[in-house]
Formats: sequence, structure tokens, C-alpha cells
Amino acid sequence: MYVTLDLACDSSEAETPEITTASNFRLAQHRSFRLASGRRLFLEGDEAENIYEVKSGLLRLTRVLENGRRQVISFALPGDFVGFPDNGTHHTDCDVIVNAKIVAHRRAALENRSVDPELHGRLLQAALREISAMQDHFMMLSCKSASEKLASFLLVMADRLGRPNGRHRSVELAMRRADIADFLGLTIETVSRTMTQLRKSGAIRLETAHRIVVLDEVALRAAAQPD
Amino acid sequence: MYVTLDLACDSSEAETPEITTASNFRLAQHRSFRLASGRRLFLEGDEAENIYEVKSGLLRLTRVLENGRRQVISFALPGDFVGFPDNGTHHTDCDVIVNAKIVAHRRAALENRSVDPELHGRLLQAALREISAMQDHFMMLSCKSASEKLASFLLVMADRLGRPNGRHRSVELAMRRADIADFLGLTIETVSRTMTQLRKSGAIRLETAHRIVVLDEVALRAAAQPD
DNA sequence: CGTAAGATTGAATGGCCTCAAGGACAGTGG
DNA sequence: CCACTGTCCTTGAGGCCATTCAATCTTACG
Repeated sequence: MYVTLDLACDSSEAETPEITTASNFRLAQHRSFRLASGRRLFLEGDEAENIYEVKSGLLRLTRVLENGRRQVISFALPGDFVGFPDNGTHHTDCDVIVNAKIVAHRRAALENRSVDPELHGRLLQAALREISAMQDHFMMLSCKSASEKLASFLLVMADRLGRPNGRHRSVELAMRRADIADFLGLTIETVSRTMTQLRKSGAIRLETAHRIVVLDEVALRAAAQPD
Repeated sequence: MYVTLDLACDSSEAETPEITTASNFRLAQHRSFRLASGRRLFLEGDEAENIYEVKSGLLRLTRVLENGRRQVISFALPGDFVGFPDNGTHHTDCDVIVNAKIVAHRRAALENRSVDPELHGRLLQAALREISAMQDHFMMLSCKSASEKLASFLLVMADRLGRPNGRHRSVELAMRRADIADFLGLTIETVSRTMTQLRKSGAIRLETAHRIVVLDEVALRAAAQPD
């Protein structure tokens, strides 16, 4: 049914198996590699052989409905884990948006503590954090208006990967408008319109379509809150 | 800030500590009790001392936004676990809708495998199933119309707690319309209107406002699918 | 029987979507 | 260097679905 990509093959263009951490002696369950923008890490339905730790870059987790309607479940940033299985299979597609450095951990590390107790603990905490983050996302999806959604999204992204830019902070939103729309449960047109609305209000500035400068964080926070 | 309810005190009206499973000898980390409809199991922000296993009844997990807008994260049925912590605290409110029999497990059983390896594994699988179930819920919330949402909901509930009723299956939806609405990201009015719409189409019948008979499962399935 | 809470139904508004066109930008080849 | 092309983003106009506001009906229970 589904084609499971072979890691060794898939990362052919930039394979750099960096087994660097001195603390890890079990080579077989710790594989680092790079994956270029546009490549796919796994598909919904794939057998979950690994859980992946994002070291750099940006990944996107999506699910599609039969008719093509799509939901972006989450964006994975450095420090995040992706690929938590259920019944041994992946339940989302995972694509690379920005060239990523990824560490593959064997699934057994999650299910069997003895493989690597320290990693097992980290995976467990990551899974619990994931549950909590998804609950936040629920509030976003069904309790907030379009402008509240986008403002909240910009704040979270600015917080997680914003960088100083003059007296302000700017954030590179590498994903497409369509990704943001499907993440927030909106259309690209509404995302675009809301973005200009926030721009015209003076809360943000768009250096490019993807580089956003937060001019007035207070105003942005106000826009993110109900009322 | 938050008032943490004392279990021993809270279940005063029907406390029945049933330590029944022969396989479990560590009394301290296995406490069974009953909790009546309307009672609260824990609140958002409470320190997560326990994880709870639902043996019977119906629980509701909710989160509220500052201004009062509410989201029902999930309904917990027998066999479900509730109260997965993040950073050691609960991130939802948990209320009893139908008198419930509950088993409290110490949080340590989740974080420390050695406490009870068998339970640890079950908790882990439950957490992974939870992540997957929440992803389903995402699709529901942002990809489906009101009638698709309600039809999907009825199918899931009929599947999980439906009982034979003549030639059909009926299901007791003990929760209020407001709960269903906040679960699906709709208003009570829309839930009500959509319910009558499904009734008039012949897909379901309402014995009472809460007891639904699935007359035409094929039609209900069709209504749940996009297109 | 009376009251209150919940559920249903109706009418009108509005926020977001759909459909459609135009603009910005990068890559390509002449 | 500059059309050419494709992809993505923005903007506009109109329509629809779900909401809001409000009234009525039903149910539970003292």
C-alpha cells in the first residue's frame, strides 16, 4: 500500500552519519542524517521503525481526509520528536520544509526502557508534552477567530524561533501560506488577508512574505486574546 | 490558586476501595473508588499525583479560555486513562458526567517502569493512542462541516457504547448538548438543528433527547464523509 | 402543579469561504 | 538583458454556513 522510504537511500544527497555523542556506544540505535527540503520522512500508514529527533531545520506533520482536505497537525522544530507510533504505525505524513538534521532512534527505545533509560525518559516526556501541546491547538482551532489564530501563531513562532532584528524581533516563517492555513483551520486567502490586517494595524511588518518583524508585541498579544 | 480535591474525602458517598486484581500486591499504588455525576476529579493546574483509569461511567475533559470559551478535549469511557500530566500538572479539568468507577494509579507508574512494568506499558500505549485519537479530532474540528461532525460523533459513540435496540443499535448520550457542541466546535443550537436534520432524513431516531437510535447506519456513514 | 434547566426552532446577521483576477518573485532560455 | 513561465501571495466581490439573539417547547423534580 504505502511505500516506506529507506533512510539510507533517501538521504543519499547529503548523508552524513554523525555518531558524535560520546555517551552513546550503541551505534545501531542512534543514526544521524540530513534530509533536504521537500523530502519526505515518513507517510501515514508506514510501519514506525523509528522515532525521530529534530536537530535543525523544520518539519511538517500532516494528515489528509479521503477527499483531499488537509490538516497540518504540527510543525516540528529543533528539539522536537516526531513519529510517535500508534499500533506500530505512523498516523501522519512527515515532510521536510527546511533542510533538516535528524537523529533516528529505534522505536524500541520508547517501548523498552532497558534499551536506553535516559532516552526512554526523554521520549516519554516528549509524548506527554505533545499531548499538552495538542490540547492548546484544540483551543486555537475551535475557540478563536481568524485574527486571534494568526496572532497566536505568530507569537508562538516568534517565541520559538525569533531572532533579534534591530530593536525588534523577527521570525522566518519558511512554510507556505497553505501550511499556515491548514494548521489554523483557515484558507490561504484568510491567512493572507489577516496578515495584511495585522500589518496595517502596525503590529507586524513583512520584510518578505516569509520574514515577519514583530513591531508591537503588546498589540499582537492583544490580538491573540479573545475580546 | 487551585483547590485540589482529596480523593478520600471526595468519594465519601460511595467509597468502595476494591483491590481485586490478584496480580497486584502493592496496595498503595492501586486505589479504586467511585465518583458521582457532577463531581470533579481534577482541575487544570492541579499537581498530577495520579493517573486515572476509567472502569465505568463517563468523564469529560475540558479546557477553558480566559474569557470563558470552552473546549471539550475528550469524553473518557471505560477502558480509557485520563490525567496524563505535563510538567507534573494536569492541563485539563476533568468532571464526571455519569457515576464512575475509577482506579487511581500513582503518577510514578508512568514515569518509572520499575514500579509496575505491566502498568507502565499500558500507560505508554494509552498515551500513544491518545495522541493518535487527538489527531483524528483535529480532522473533525477543522476539516468537517456541522453535519459531518455530528454524524462522525454519533458513529464513534454508537461504536463504543451502543447497545442492541430491536433491529437497530441505540446509544445513550448522557452528556449535555453543550458538551457535544464544545467537543465538535459548534454551538448548542447548531448541534440541535443538525440532530433534527439527521432525524428528519431518517438516519437516526431520538427516543429521548439523549437516547439515539441509529436507524440507517449507511446513511449516517455517508453523512459523516465529505462530499 | 410550578419552577428551572435544558433542548428545539426561527429569523437575521456576519465571518469566513469560494471564485476569480492581479501582483510579486525566482528560475529558465533565448 | 529581458521576455517567458510557473509558483506563490495578495486583493476583491459575492455567497453560504454557522452563529447570535430570541422565543417556545420539553423534561425533571421539588
